[in-house]
Amino acid sequence: MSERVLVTSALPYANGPIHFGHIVGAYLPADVYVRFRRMLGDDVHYVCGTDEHGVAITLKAEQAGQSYESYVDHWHAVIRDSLARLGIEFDCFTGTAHHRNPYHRELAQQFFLDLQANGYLAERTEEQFYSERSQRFLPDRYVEGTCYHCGHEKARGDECPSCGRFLDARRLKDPRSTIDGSVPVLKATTHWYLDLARARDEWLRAWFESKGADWKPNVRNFVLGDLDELRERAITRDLPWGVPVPAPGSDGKVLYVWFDAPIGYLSISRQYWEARGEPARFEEFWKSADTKLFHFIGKDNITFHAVVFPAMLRGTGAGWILPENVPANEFFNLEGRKFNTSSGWFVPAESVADDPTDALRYALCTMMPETADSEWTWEEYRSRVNDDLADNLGNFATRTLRFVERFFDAAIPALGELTPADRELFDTAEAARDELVGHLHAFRFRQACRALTALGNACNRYYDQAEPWLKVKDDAQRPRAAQVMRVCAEMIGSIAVLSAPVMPATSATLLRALGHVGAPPRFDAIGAAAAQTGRLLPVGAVVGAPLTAAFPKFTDDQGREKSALFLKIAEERVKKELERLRTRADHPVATAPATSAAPAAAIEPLAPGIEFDAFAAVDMRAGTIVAADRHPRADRLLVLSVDLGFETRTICAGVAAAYTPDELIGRRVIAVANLAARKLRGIESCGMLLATDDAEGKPRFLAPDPATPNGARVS
RNA sequence: GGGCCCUUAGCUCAAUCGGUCAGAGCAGCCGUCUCAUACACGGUGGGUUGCAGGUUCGAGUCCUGCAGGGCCUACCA
Repeated sequence: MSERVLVTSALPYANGPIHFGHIVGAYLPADVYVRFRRMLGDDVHYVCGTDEHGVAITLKAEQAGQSYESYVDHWHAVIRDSLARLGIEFDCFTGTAHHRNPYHRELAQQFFLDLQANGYLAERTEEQFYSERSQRFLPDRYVEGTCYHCGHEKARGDECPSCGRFLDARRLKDPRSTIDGSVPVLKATTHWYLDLARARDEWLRAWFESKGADWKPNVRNFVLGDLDELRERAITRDLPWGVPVPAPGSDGKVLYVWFDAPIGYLSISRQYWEARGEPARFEEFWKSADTKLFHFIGKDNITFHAVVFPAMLRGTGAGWILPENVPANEFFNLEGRKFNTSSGWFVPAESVADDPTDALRYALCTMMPETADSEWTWEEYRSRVNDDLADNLGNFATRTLRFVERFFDAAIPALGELTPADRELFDTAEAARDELVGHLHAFRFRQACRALTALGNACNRYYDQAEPWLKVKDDAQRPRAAQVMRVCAEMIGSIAVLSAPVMPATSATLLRALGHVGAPPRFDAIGAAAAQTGRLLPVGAVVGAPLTAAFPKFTDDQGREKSALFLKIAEERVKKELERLRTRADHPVATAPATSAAPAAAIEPLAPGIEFDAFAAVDMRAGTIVAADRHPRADRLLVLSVDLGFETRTICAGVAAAYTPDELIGRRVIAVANLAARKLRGIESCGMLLATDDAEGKPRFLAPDPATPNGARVS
């Protein structure tokens, strides 16, 4: 009873590189699951691609002076290569941009029209800021002006950073575009909104409460909380890049990126089946009620895939299926901190360039953030590779095959009568198989790995207890040694089968070592009955197998050439990687990953140019902090007394995350001394201290040269 | 300040509805073996489950307070 299974991994945004956090959250588990279901004989279709629209991409491409197409092409290629490096194999990996996927535009527009026809869209015309200079409408957060509540001069269009109130951008005084610095004008524009509350009340809540009942608890709880706070969401924007809105008079409008992105799952799939000349398969997967659809995502995407996208799919009335499960993962950290590519806190490709893909895949699976946040540590990586792969599984294969080479002319002996011990080991293998299958069905990848290594333990125990190295030297007992080797060879086959989803290359290497030919064996090749009917290896002797010749070579301490399934990671390697990581984090800009065609992701865009007069108007002075206290009503603020030579004044600074009050006493700082005073949660701040953010995003003060007296002006 | 979550052996993590759940792996210690990358196998110490109370016949598992950590949010001129 094979099933039709449809799997998607979150579409990575074509605006920067991806790192282990993304891989372990949405791509590796999906890839493992897909390989697993294929081994079960299911009809599996696995879809992914890059998400290539949206404001962020538009702005970045413009800053880089590139066309939108070539900008997303660059990141599409970078991301595709990163995924390929980890052995992630999709049926199709294209994207949502029109030049890459001609089906996307039409399908996204059809979604819009269907939802509109079914009454899920509301249309409203409102005035919004427009930049004549850039010929574009400005999203609220790219407009800045004076707050109409508190008079703050640099309020953002969506909310005021000073008084904290949400703003109506149109009422800002002295508005400016933060993109091009021009003065925007108000212009009427029409937008469409998706009525999520209606979908929720009509059917979505009921659907989720039944369907989501056995989803991972972290996913279910999150969604249940979110269902109560659904608001309608705008699904269109004024932007030059994206899917054009299919409505009269909507020139210059596109579908909001969040709306068109998930439709990419469908359009990419359609593109694939069209190209293969089997267009009917597209709807077979996406519209058959018995297809099981799984969205693999990170936890930041839960609401979207469990609520919004289902609402869109069913809202069309077009018969699209809804997800069977959304096995979202939590977040993945690196050595105790969040991954942050731009500040150097990541695992660079060159650090793992020489490591086998399977070692990385296995280690990442054992660390997967299935129910809670988890982390990559180099020490843990070393332990997983050395303890589990090299010493347990790898060494079991090596000791068996080397033994066969030395004492049986490299011919795996024929299978004879099974002793109770033999039979018990076969049963253990079958039990391991059942466990692994159960775990993978339930998305428990860590436990699936555990089932595999547990079988390795059992195999090593069997080997030790059978003592073939003694029996092989005694003619009377030599047949028993032969049988033990045969059983161990069968176990290597079992390990190969169970490894296949997580470690496909290793699985193939092991099978080649055994001389296995033909299609890769499936789960039913495990167990005594399968062995006795020759499911995995011919019942008679197996001659001429490559044995350890198929394994990677290395040179041991004595300079002898040897082979092993997995090479070990030295302790020095861990130290070196930790050092490199810290060095990178201390000098993030200099060593940020080379992105040739595009600017480094996290460097803030340069502000619009100014004349000298504008700079000269800012009066900055050297000073010394003479007193420091926490702000009574703001966690992030410190209240500082700064000696500026001519006077000592009170300045509030948002540096509580980086400094304690005590350590700041006596610290030299540079202050903007002629800035208008402002009350910050009750305390007047007279000026501003200069700071830049460190690698962790914490503010760090700039200091004048020690020779500079307090009060000296910056020029 | 408001909201949400977390804190289990040195380390990384398990324990469905409160009832042999106080566990596993690694590290440590002792021992055995030599086929194998000194690999493996056997044995073993180790936790008043952050702290203090409470509910219950019975609580890592529920409630309250405290300490520490994280996320969202306000305060970063």
